[in-house]
Amino acid sequence: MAKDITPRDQDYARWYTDVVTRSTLADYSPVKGCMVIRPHGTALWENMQRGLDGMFKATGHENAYFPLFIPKSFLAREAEHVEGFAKECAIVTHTRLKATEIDGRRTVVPDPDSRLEEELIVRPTSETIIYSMFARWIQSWRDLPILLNQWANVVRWEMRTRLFLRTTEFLWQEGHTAHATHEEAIDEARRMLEVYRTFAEEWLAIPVLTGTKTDSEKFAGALTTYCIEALMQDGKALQAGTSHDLGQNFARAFDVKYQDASGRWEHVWNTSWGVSTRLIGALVMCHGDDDGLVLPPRVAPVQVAIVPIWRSDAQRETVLAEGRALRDRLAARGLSVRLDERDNVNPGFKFADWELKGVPLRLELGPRDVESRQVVAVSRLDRTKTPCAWDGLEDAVASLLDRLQAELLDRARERRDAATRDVETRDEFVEALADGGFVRARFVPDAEVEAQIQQETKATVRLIPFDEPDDPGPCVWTGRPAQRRAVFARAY
RNA sequence: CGGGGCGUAGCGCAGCCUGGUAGCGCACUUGCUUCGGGAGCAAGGGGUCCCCGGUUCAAAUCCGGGCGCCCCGACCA
Repeated sequence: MAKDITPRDQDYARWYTDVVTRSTLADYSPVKGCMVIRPHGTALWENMQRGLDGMFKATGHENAYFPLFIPKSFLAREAEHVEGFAKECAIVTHTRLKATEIDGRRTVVPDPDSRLEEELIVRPTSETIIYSMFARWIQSWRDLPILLNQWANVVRWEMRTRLFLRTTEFLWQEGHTAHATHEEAIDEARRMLEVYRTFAEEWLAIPVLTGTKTDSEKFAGALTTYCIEALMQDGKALQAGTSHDLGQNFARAFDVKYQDASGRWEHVWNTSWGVSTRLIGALVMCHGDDDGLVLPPRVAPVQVAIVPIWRSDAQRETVLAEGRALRDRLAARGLSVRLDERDNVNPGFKFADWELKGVPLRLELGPRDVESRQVVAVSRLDRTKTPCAWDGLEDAVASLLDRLQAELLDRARERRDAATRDVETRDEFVEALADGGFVRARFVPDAEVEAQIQQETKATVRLIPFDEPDDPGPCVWTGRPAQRRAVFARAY
């Protein structure tokens, strides 16, 4: 059916790579571990940015931009933070190149005379540089809260990379806030996690679990990490966004203090939260099929593709003229619509091509349709065909897109729920984890036990769900008395 | 960093074992016919065979060294 795409059940990893590259979301770059995000992928990311940015603004945040380079000494100030990131940092040591010859070949080398006195780290995340600035900006309780976000690229020198899911350089947003009290910071971290949940479900149609990371999975330097966690079609979990209660760890390290109403100096309470281009990977793996991408209408760069069909030149002219008129009407309604006027490929090719690119709705327009003043709308989800009259087409298309958006979430939720199991015994636990999906089991968080579980099952605690009623019983691994269940899975 | 695989036209590959004019499919260009599920025919264009060195009359092919990429694990969003 789909040329050049490995079917999911044959090789899921290869399917993923095929879909990402063939649908022209991204391509490999000359630099190992990096990728080029192509126009289709960039348009998708821009749509996601637009949605998130609006939600950040609506919750009182402002955008700012902090430098790519961080003084080496900054990273060292917060002990846990250094430890978390030291192993994956790119370091700038020189500021100039020098032309030279090595073995008779012209090349360039770092100019030894340009060695930096203090080396610079390419940001793996920006806590240190941002909070160093907060220290300059905050004096009084009246300066709080500070609610900032930045859209940026970051670099983490990962050993193993995968397009969108884990690349050496990636795009993301990182929110950074400072508050007068811990309660307020926790509220902020929880509120932004809720923004992520809403965005994932309502925009990306990806159902997510929300909860708390265990200490061994939390962000280096945080008191608590909250996360949204999604399940991919192969049964592996994907951390789709995190929000951190940083406590006063960075405030102490960077001396970020304010004077409260009674004149006492206090350290501020910080939060940080981020989602990245990894969400594109989540979108691909959550909704895609063997024909390619399936994009939710709300973020699809192209929401509607009109494919004209003709035999004779005369038909071609008529069909194209009507196609342009329909396109303009839909565009006037605010929809992103393309009329595929290419005459070097036939309609069948165009169908497959727009499906590959994930366009949610295709409108087929042929001589027969012109005759009866209608188009045939075809859903990307299941190829359901719905004839739509030209009269009122805007409403019909809008409601088909709305339904598609909803169906996509429903389908993903059903898949997720079907792949979620409660288990009671260790045997069930091990077996369920091998099958894939979310496995809910009573657990007493403990780093050593988690390491052992990971060793033996390749799975990790994905999160401890929020707001669950107590469910006391023996810990699935140790038998120790546990109050609650944790969600386990093998993860990306 | 360990294990596996691969570097030959834009993409996917064959050729290598057994050295002798560099090939196939797709894509591309031109023309004609097609067009409601990835069109057909005809003619064409396109290559430092990853790099360096060696053996040889002759290397994509044999030998040595290097580099790169992908996939699977350990680390991570």
